[in-house]
Amino acid sequence: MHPRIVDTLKKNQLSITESRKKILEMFLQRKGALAHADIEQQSGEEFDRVTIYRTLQTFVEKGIIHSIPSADNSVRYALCKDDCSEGHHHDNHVHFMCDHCGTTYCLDHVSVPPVAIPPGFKVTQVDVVASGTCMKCQ
Amino acid sequence: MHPRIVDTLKKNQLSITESRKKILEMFLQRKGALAHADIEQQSGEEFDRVTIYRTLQTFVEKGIIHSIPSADNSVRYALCKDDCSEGHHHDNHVHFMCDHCGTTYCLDHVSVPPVAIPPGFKVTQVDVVASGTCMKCQ
DNA sequence: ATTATTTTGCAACATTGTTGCATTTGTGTA
DNA sequence: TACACAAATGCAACAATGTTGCAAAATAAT
Ligand SMILES: [Mn+2]
Ligand SMILES: [Mn+2]
Ligand SMILES: [Zn+2]
Ligand SMILES: [Zn+2]
Repeated sequence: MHPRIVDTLKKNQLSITESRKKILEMFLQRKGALAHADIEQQSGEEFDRVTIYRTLQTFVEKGIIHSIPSADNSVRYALCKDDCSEGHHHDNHVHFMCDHCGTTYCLDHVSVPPVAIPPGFKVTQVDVVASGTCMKCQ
Repeated sequence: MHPRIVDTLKKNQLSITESRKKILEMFLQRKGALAHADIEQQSGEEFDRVTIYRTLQTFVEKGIIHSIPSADNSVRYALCKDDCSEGHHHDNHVHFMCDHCGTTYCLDHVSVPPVAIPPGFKVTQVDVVASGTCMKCQ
């Protein structure tokens, strides 16, 4: 088991449970992002669907993972790398979603460019999602 | 009825049906974007849910509307303003989604900034979705 | 070890999306 | 205008996804 797992859960004042450990481990092992369905399949019916929903929700609230918008009604989640905390995410990086294999990448080193939103809007977050073909699918 | 409706449908080689006229009219009248649920409610059970799904799909394919990604599993759609056509969208503008009232705006005059995606990825589209509070909800 | 708290699984339900097919509607032509 | 053909719609049945309340189980605190 990845050493960061228990630390992360403790740091966020979450009790150490089997489902949280296992799901967090999936995120730590996996390079790309995970959708709810991915977790359900990979865990092989080990946990109830409801538990997965609640775990993902908890992780997002605590700033352990962040959600990535999509145009196909299937939100994905990925580990927060920055110093995100309860209610405050700072994942200002660009995401890439492969149209072919579906893999979603966090481009941690590509930060979201400044966007000139007209006055009147109070912007709290800007999501940038690029799509196309990834290196594995060329 | 909005004059552009029949023109648009003919131009795209679509037969002129009640549902297509009505749904296209909703997009022409409405400033913001529409989700499937919005259309279903506003049309008041006039059309079957399946018809709405199929109409939206057809409109996207023809380049009449474009979809806007979201982080809450509810894709929205808005009229294409540019010269989009069958299979080729060119809606390179930024979108804004209000966390309070849910309204999604097409910021037609704010174009998507260049993003430096690492080599290896072949980018075909970049979506930028800002969120926060709109002018009506301050 | 015992108690208190939190999390889980289950069931039941609601919402959302998909598919096949008969019926209806719209289009082109005589 | 009437007809034939093609296309779109509505319906039904189903699959997938998401939500809620609550008893049982697991975890944390004492
Ligand atoms: Mn990310
Ligand atoms: Mn738009
Ligand atoms: Zn790929
Ligand atoms: Zn608003």
